[in-house]
Amino acid sequence: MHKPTMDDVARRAGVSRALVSLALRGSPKVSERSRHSVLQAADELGYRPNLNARNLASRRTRAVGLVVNDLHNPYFAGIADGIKRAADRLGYRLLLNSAFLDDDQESTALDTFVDFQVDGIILAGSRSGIEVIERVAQAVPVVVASRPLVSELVDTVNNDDRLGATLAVQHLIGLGHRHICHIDGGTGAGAQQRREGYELTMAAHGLEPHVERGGFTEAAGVRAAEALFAAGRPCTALFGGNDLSTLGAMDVVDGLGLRVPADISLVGYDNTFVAALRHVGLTSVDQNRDRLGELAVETLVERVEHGRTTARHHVITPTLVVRGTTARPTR
Amino acid sequence: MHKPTMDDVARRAGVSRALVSLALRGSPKVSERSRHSVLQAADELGYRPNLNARNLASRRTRAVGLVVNDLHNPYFAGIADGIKRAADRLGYRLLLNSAFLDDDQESTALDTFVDFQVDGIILAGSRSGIEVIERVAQAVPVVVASRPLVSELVDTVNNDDRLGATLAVQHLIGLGHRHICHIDGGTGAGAQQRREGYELTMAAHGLEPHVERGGFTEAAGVRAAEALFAAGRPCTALFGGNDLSTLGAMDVVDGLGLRVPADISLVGYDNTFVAALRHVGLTSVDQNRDRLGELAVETLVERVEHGRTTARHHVITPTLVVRGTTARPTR
DNA sequence: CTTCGTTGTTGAAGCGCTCTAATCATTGTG
DNA sequence: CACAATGATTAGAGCGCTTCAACAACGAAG
Repeated sequence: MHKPTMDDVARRAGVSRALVSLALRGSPKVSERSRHSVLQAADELGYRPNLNARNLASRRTRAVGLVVNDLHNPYFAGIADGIKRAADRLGYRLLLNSAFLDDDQESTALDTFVDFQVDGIILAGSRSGIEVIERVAQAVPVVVASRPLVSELVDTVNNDDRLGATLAVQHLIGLGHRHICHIDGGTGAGAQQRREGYELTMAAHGLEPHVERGGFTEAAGVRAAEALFAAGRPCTALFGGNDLSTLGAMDVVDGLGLRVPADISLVGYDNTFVAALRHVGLTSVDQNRDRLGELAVETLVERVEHGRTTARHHVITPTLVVRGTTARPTR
Repeated sequence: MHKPTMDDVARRAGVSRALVSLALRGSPKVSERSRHSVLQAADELGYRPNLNARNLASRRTRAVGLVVNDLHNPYFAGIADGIKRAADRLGYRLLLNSAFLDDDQESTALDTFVDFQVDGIILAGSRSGIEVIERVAQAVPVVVASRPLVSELVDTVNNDDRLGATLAVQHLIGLGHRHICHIDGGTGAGAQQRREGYELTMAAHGLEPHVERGGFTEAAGVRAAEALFAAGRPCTALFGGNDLSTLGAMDVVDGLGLRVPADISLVGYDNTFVAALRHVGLTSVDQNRDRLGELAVETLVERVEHGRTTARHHVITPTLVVRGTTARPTR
């Protein structure tokens, strides 16, 4: 009463196991007759190949592992969509794992994929140390998405975070804001570049920057905004490290009875579906995460299949999506 | 220049491969001396066990596969948290997969897990036909979460969707609403029970129900709400199939210039983080998804490890979280 | 001293598949 | 009609691990 194996199929079809293996994988050197009887036998038995055995023997899995930093962040769902689509198209199985916001878990997730011998790993929004990533990259091709990383061992695909931040700040300045504060993404992926874009643009316009330490979660946004207001910062506009933290800040703003955008303008980053809700209507920077995901897979597969060894660093251009949370300051 | 195998470790430690295997898995019948030299050798070589080989040989993976229906729905992130925590605690690896809202992909994801020989599968918010699920359950234990399913082959863990809907509707009736419409979850998991809860409660109060066909995505909520208003339905309150679709409906309401809750009250289901945003403040039914996730793993493990064969059907009690989108009707 | 259990260790037989090299069957060529 | 060439098939050696029966070593007990 055990699961049928390839030998069972072979016996039933009256051929050798080797031929079954070839037939099931669609080799051209199998006669039409044999192919038919093999497929039929497999079907009748309800045969399903054991992936562990197959992967072990072939030393290949045709699978790519995706590790996202935070399943709660809708941004990652978007990037996963692109990745899934590209993986399907290129004939790779997609395995998912979440770091659940925890660096150790991220590392564990990576190890699991390595141990499973996946052909490649995509790391989305990682926060691990570069040495952790490079160690993994020694064993299997890695592409890091949504995090600028300088390394000769891993490929990266990113939107231009600095430019994205610049777009956001320029938009606010164009509206007439002078007191623009930034709740940054802390140690989150890409946070530094966004912060730099903010600071540079502020400086370029002769404005005083103020950065409040934040993070990429809603809770972090809440904390940062509370600190900001507790300190009595005179901001007329707030640029957040990502949508989630900006929503957290919006929560605090709402709680204080301030009106958005009348009293304070808000800009997020990632253009997640929550930002797009009319009820929220958060102005946000769009990374084109769909394309980002696709690019990640393509870059990976290129390395896996064509044995490229020099790192590639793709950068795509973000755009600003203006919605209702930004307006000219009233004063 | 290949990856070190167990043989390499054995050679370096001066013991047999069998002993390395035992030592690495912490068998008590290994001397302190051997254990030490094995661990040291493994460490020095940077040895990592090949999971494919291990799983093949042991016919066990110590992994549970989780298939979620829609990565974009924050509800699933919540349930995944609970599952992850419980899996960690019980010593199981968690593999994730998304159906990307597509029934075929859900089936593919299931098959992948079966082919990988995972020890058990958790299906969250599935929409597949019961026959698909039962076929899978023949090969490996399955627990279906967040979807009432009558089957002797699979376990289920659910909140009481009917009660949840009842709580929502009673709340609205208590506020004085008479014209309460329901945008249902279509073929989504649990949608039927919620619809029934709505209908029964309406009937119990002598009120006329109106159900608009919806779905579990934001887009579905938008479509349904548009249809509702286009038909000129006189609703003073709207109960949605889940948060996402209710947010879609809210979007339409906002677009029409109606005020929430002054002109119309809104209740969602799932109590996702978006509902909790002060800016949104959506009254919603909480499933206690964290507990649900934990329960799913516990139920699964109980079957895997203690060989239970009769199905268990856990039901937990939902609660209503009242926020700002519900108020007495003004007329 | 033998005998017996203990404790620690190992050889070897798989797990279910892939893949190379060898074999067999068939056809075409000189 | 021998021989090469081509096409289809198969035996068998792994892939890297687990597991089990067997075995060595060594006091304790008879």
